[in-house]
Amino acid sequence: MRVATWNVNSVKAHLDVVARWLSEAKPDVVCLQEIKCEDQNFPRAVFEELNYTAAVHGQKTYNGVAILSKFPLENVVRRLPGDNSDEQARYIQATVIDGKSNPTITSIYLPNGNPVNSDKYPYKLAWLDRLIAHARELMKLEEPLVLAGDYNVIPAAIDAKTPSQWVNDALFLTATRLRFQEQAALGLTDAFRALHPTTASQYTFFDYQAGAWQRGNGIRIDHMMLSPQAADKLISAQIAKHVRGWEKPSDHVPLVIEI
DNA sequence: ATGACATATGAGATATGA
Repeated sequence: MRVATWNVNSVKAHLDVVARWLSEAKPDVVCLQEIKCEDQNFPRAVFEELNYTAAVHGQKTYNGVAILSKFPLENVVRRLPGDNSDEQARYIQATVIDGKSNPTITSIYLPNGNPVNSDKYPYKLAWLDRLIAHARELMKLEEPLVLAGDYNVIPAAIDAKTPSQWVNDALFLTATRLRFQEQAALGLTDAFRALHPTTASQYTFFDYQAGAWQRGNGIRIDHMMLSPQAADKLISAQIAKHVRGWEKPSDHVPLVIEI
């Protein structure tokens, strides 16, 4: 099974690019973030035409996540447990019924957290704590689990072209990275880094500004975290970098694993 | 340095992003 995660920065604004990549790469499951539309406006018909069913947790203007799948989706969970007052649509989880391992797959859109001296940073840290708590529960099932999404976390200096640019940023602050490490310490494997332990210059985000793409000035912030039962099946992990060079792209590119 | 760029809303300017 090939599973992708992609922050599309508005599914409607970038629908052509999204459909083009689906037609080219033909992933079985795609976790989308920042769809920026309500459920009823999700372009479901376009994806059905490409043989995908969709589970959607949308929101107007901001955030919004979805899972596209060529296999049936069951046990859909919307919202990350742990704070009923959190109205932001940043989490959806489903069981993918492929008739074999039936993995649980999530689409996560972790808060950015900037500026760090605002209430946005504590919200990010609290959200990470909730994610860790939920991941701890899911790990107890001892089943194939793929925690995929836009984590808005640069795990280490190797994951940025110019780390010095990020030292005081919510994506790279020590408290952020410590929580990412805490999540990994539950026994989760960073799929891309596990298969490419020393690879730099492979990034999933390139800012629209200052010619970041042309300069190769990117960061690796989209991740697939695998339970042992999923990591055992891991065959490949690739960043579809070329998509960033297409006309009217998202600022993120897809990350694809085969399990 | 709050800017560059881009998106959504809504019809101008503002909030958000990373």
